[in-house]
Amino acid sequence: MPTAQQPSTGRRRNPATRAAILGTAFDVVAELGYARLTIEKVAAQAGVGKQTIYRWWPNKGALVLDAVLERSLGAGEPGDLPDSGDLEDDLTAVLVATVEEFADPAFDRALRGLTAAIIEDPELSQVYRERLDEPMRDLKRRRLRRAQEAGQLDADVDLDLAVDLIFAPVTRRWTERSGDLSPEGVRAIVRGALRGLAGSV
Amino acid sequence: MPTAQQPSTGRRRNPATRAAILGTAFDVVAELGYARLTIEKVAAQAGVGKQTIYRWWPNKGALVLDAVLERSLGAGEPGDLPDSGDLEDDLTAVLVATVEEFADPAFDRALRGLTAAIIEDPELSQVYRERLDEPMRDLKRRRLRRAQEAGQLDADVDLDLAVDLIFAPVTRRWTERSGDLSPEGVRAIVRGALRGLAGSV
Amino acid sequence: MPTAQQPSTGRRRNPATRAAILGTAFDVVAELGYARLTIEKVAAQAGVGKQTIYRWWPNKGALVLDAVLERSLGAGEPGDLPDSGDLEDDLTAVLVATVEEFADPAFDRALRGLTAAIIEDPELSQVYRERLDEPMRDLKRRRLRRAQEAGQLDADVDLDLAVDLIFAPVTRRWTERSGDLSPEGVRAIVRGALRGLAGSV
Amino acid sequence: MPTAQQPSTGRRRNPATRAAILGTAFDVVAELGYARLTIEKVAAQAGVGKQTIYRWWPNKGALVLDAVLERSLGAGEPGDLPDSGDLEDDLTAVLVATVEEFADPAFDRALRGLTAAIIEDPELSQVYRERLDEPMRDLKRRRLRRAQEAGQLDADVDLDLAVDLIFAPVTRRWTERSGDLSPEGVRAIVRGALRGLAGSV
DNA sequence: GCGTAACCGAGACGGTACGTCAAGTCTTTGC
DNA sequence: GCAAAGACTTGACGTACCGTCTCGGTTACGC
Repeated sequence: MPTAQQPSTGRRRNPATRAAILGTAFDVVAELGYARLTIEKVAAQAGVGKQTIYRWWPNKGALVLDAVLERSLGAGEPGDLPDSGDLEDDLTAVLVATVEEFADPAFDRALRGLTAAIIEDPELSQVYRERLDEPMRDLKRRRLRRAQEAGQLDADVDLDLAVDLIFAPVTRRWTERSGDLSPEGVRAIVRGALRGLAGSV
Repeated sequence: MPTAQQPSTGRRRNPATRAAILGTAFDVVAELGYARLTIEKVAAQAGVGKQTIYRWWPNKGALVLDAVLERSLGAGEPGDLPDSGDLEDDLTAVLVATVEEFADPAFDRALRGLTAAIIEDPELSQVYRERLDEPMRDLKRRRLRRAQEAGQLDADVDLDLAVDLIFAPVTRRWTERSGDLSPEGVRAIVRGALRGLAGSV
Repeated sequence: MPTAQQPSTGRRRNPATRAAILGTAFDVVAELGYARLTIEKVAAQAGVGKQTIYRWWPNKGALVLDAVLERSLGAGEPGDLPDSGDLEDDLTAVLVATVEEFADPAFDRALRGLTAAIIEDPELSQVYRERLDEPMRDLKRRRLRRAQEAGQLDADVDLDLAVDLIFAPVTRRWTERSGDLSPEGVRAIVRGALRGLAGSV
Repeated sequence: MPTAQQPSTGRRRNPATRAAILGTAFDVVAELGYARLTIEKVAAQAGVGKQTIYRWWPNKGALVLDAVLERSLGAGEPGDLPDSGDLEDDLTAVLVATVEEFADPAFDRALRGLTAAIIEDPELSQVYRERLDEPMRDLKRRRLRRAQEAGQLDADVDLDLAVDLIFAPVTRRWTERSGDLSPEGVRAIVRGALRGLAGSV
């Protein structure tokens, strides 16, 4: 893990090696999925000794999480969610962009692998939450708070509930490979979450 | 798979063996999770030859799916969802019951294992949908249709969308181990889905 | 084994089945050798249940021995060795015929398989001696005895010793795949055995 | 195999491991015979991973051959055959010593196993010839050549033929477990080979 | 001519071993 | 002292056969 304190002496960690390992790990999980990814394959393909991987990552899960993080956040901190004034449009745009990412087979498989690992491994899921999920939720909550201030959202609605109502249905359709993930289907989810199912009752 | 037509001759499949394998598979996945479940371990613990497992199930995923199905639907076909006339109460009750199942560590781990397998394996996910997910969705859609007939739900709302809006948030909180899964939290999800986030807009 | 006494009642053994099994066993050992011959393969290839083989033969070795016997002695009891009056010629002819049998790849492999089994299995080697080796040695001893009577062989030489001196070198060259097995080489063995190595000493 | 050139880097092969494997392999083949020797058993009994065996030996045969070689030639290169001046005595002594080795049940079973393997496997038989059989034949030929020089053996007799005539009968009696292997029986073979069967003809 | 005993094809079953793959650790060498 | 190469133990993989055991069906006596 990158939190390791700098040692006082000796050769320093080679950043190029780290990058090669993470890049290869992403490629492998994208090609073979998580279950069939092996440390050995990553090491060989990255031109690196197995020990070099074991020195820095405790297991497959941590490695893949880092690999996906590196690739996702690679370009730097993600900016805020769009704010055109029209909440439904903005949320739909974000979700459509997410669905489009899923359409890339490499990203799809990598993310499925990571998600599968997270479901079973509590420690990994905590790291995932802290480093990927919470930052993203924060952006979402910020956008929704502005919507509340603009009177487009109930002032007393719990923002975590709101995020789940809006985003969880898409995730569910993706993980289980069933349900409408077209732009129209996604917009219907947003509209449903905002207006409610019970109509003018 | 049980759909295989009876061969004209030869020794017949032993149902006790099948039951022992599925029971043991459930126990093992409940104890160790999916990743550390091993066909070898199941065979040994069930007092069964490995080949007997490989003869009838193509891989870990299929085995675990059958094991969970057997345990879940063991008692027979699940009846309809409750219908007290109050939709919010009924849906909350169903979700609270689901959450309570998750609270059983054995069931929790078994279901996590199955879910992880499904995310990565398209074939398995199809079988899962056909044999577990779709039947359950059907019950949910039936209850919601009655609510439409009673005027408690918009007549033109898509029922699959409705099911996702109501049930996906709970699933998300469970898989990622974050978010409020208390009865109150669950009721808030139902209420949010029914009334919408945007209030009287 | 065929010596089993006939039971008083019940269906009798099907000779066609026996023949099919032995024929297939020979083919398989001729193609794959003894080590890779499998009861299962023989059963499948002969269109026969495994149990039918196990009912009549206790193990691979017995089966292969019977198969080779059936094929070797198939046409009936082998007649006497040739007796033209010239001992060297006659013995050379017999050995050349033997070498020619070895040249048939199927027979070669089958016999190698049987021989390998015999070397390791004392029981099998006893059956082999009684049913194949001793009858053949008897023919050889008979020919040599006539040679003694004709004054072509020392009267006081032990006939078993004589048989071994004449025939063992060829067998050795075959099993170890080294040494001259041409007609000339074989004749040299016979001549050497008859005249001795020490010349006129 | 020892011919592998040393790589420039990496952990070196552990000679103690090699010795443990070969020693155990010999013990196992001596106890159970070749057919029932199992790589798995050797690995377990030698306290070694299976992979370590498969890394260095391609199959059972090669392993057993090496094991027998190691045990036979363990003490170093075998010296020349005895040369007392009396050829019959010397050859008889060598053969009697061989027969005495066969009397050790462990060596007997180990050698039977190896021999069985060699009969069926051409590649193995070649290695056997090069590393065990040819060196021994060479010693024998050398002794016989000295006998020729001393006028005790025909000058024009082929030495390979001579070796086969003298030694093959003993081997045959051993492999087929029939025939006289007593010191007298062995001396009779030597005498027969030297003097010939046809007497003063 | 019917029962019953043995034969037969088929194939499930509990097992053992196969030969391969990968995990994670350790050792050696080179930079 | 990091990194590579690679030997090592461990253990699971999925396959192939083992030898035993039903199962349903079929002869073929012998009462």
